[in-house]
Amino acid sequence: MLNRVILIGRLTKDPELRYTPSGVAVTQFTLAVDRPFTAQGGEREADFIPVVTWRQLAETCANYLRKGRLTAVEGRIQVRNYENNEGKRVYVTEVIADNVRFLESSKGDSGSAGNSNATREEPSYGGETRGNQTSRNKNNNQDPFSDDGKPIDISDDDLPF
Amino acid sequence: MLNRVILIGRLTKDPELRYTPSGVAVTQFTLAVDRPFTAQGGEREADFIPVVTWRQLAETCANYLRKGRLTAVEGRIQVRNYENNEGKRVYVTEVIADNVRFLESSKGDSGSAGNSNATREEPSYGGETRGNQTSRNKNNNQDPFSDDGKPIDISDDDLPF
Amino acid sequence: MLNRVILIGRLTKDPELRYTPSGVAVTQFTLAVDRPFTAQGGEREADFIPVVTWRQLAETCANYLRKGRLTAVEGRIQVRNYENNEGKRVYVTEVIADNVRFLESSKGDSGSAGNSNATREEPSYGGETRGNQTSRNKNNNQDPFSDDGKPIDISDDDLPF
Amino acid sequence: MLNRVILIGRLTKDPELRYTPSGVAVTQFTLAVDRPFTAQGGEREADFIPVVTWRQLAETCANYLRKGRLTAVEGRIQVRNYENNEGKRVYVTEVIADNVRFLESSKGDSGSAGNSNATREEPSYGGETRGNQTSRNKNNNQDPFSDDGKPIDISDDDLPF
DNA sequence: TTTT
DNA sequence: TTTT
Repeated sequence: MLNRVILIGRLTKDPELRYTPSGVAVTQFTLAVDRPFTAQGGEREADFIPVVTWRQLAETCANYLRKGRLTAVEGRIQVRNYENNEGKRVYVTEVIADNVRFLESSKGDSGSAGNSNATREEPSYGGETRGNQTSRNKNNNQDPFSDDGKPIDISDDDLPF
Repeated sequence: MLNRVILIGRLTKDPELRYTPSGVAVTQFTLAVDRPFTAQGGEREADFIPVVTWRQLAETCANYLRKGRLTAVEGRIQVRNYENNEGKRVYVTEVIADNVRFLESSKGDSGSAGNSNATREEPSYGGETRGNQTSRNKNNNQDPFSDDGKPIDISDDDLPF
Repeated sequence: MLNRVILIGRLTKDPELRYTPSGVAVTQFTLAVDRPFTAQGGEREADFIPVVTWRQLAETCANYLRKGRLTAVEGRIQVRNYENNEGKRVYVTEVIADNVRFLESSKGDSGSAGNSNATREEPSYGGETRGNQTSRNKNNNQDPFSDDGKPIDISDDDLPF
Repeated sequence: MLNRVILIGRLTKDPELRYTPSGVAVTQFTLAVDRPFTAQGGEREADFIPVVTWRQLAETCANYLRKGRLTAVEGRIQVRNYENNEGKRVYVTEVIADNVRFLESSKGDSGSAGNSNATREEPSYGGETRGNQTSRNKNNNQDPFSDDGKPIDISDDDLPF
């Protein structure tokens, strides 16, 4: 019914841009989100949360985000599952972002912080897209973002909109 | 830095209440959160998102939540990881809730919907707790919520606050 | 940069549907959002928060929402200001909703709770719209939602998208 | 039932720290939150949203926030109302923050961005407080944050927790 | 392994 | 496998 996530954290690496067979851009990165820490000290802890963006927003993220940059992300939690090589069901939880804010400009850059214009995605609630998406959950047992070194395998069925 | 999740969905099962060795209550349940669906039809899809509550809120959830009930949850995403039997690192993503709203009263009950008083958790930012928590991430390679049928194994180190 | 609000509450009255001169639908209602209350008792308190929806979502809300219904709203805070009859600047704070969830079906109705399909708005980031919107903040000194009993006065300049 | 707001914006001025008669700290500031803007250009627009913090968080905000700083705020919408000098009821909408993140360090400072430790407020759900709060809504017809240049007038009844 |  |  309602599924909303807002995160502020830092990229653990540069973002990775890929394309589906039909040419739709997908960018993936991981945000390190520090947990609130204690006055008494103790080591810093963080959650490492995978984020996925699609289409125009994916291109913008690939262009402007870099490892270490402070970034705000708005989106929803998606839980995918697929069968791995040993026939075991694996669950993958990601944040599908529809809004990304660049809170730090590039270090030696002219751009001023906080003014980045990662545009909110324009969802197209097209019928075929949803048809595909439905079928994906039944047929698609490959994880498009696993880095097992295999050929890129992002299906158009993974399109979230 | 900031990590906020808000979900509205239905319990896929009755919640499960357990206790850590030191007697702290932990309740776990899964929310089925329907994705916005298309006008053109197509099957309904949902994300199945695991939720964890602690202490007083855990007791309240165990008492009042039941399979199928519409429920709102506020919390943060936590990514735990542990080593499984085959020595492989497994990642578990859960929503640690600090606020739960019961949007449906029990069917044949007197209680009126929306008035449930799941109290917001009182976080105790105690030093030892955090010390334990830190050590957990290094030592604790068991998943307290895996349902492998083994004896309950929730460590006090899993306390999130 | 980022402006996100999520509310769950009950309508204080039936929603009011109006149209701008150019025929764009606008629906306004107020949500009573109970504050978390104390175990020790004390009277119940609530915040009464005005909500505005536009276009298709406005029509859906006008059709399905009624006084007293439990409702979830997602949107952003907007602060408008206008000059009143005495030449004093008045500030109006509203939540502009882009997602509304009907958590209760109509009492004697067949519809099942939580399945209402208030569709997420399709924002059109058109240039003229924004041009108008900019000019609105300078010229438009009438509150379209004030209930001073005067003729309806919703300008197309009030369009938020 | 549920009332959650997350904002990222910049302070329009330095924050203002005051104390209630009984010595509780209250800090108020306004966030300028840019609306998402159009590719076609057009002037920049923003919402100016008043934020209130209490107790320890108020002190921290007063110490570390300054005009222009990029800041993230988590909290809830509160609508107060009071009778003004002309006997007219005035509504004031503010965000009561329970979490503030400093996204920019002081310009010439040693502190690194994003590591500020604005601690999450420790709500004390005391009975008297709520009793007072209830009575406030009936009796207190002064706006503690109006800048009419009059003597500071923050009642302990304004405590939100 | 999933809810209405 | 992790960021400052």
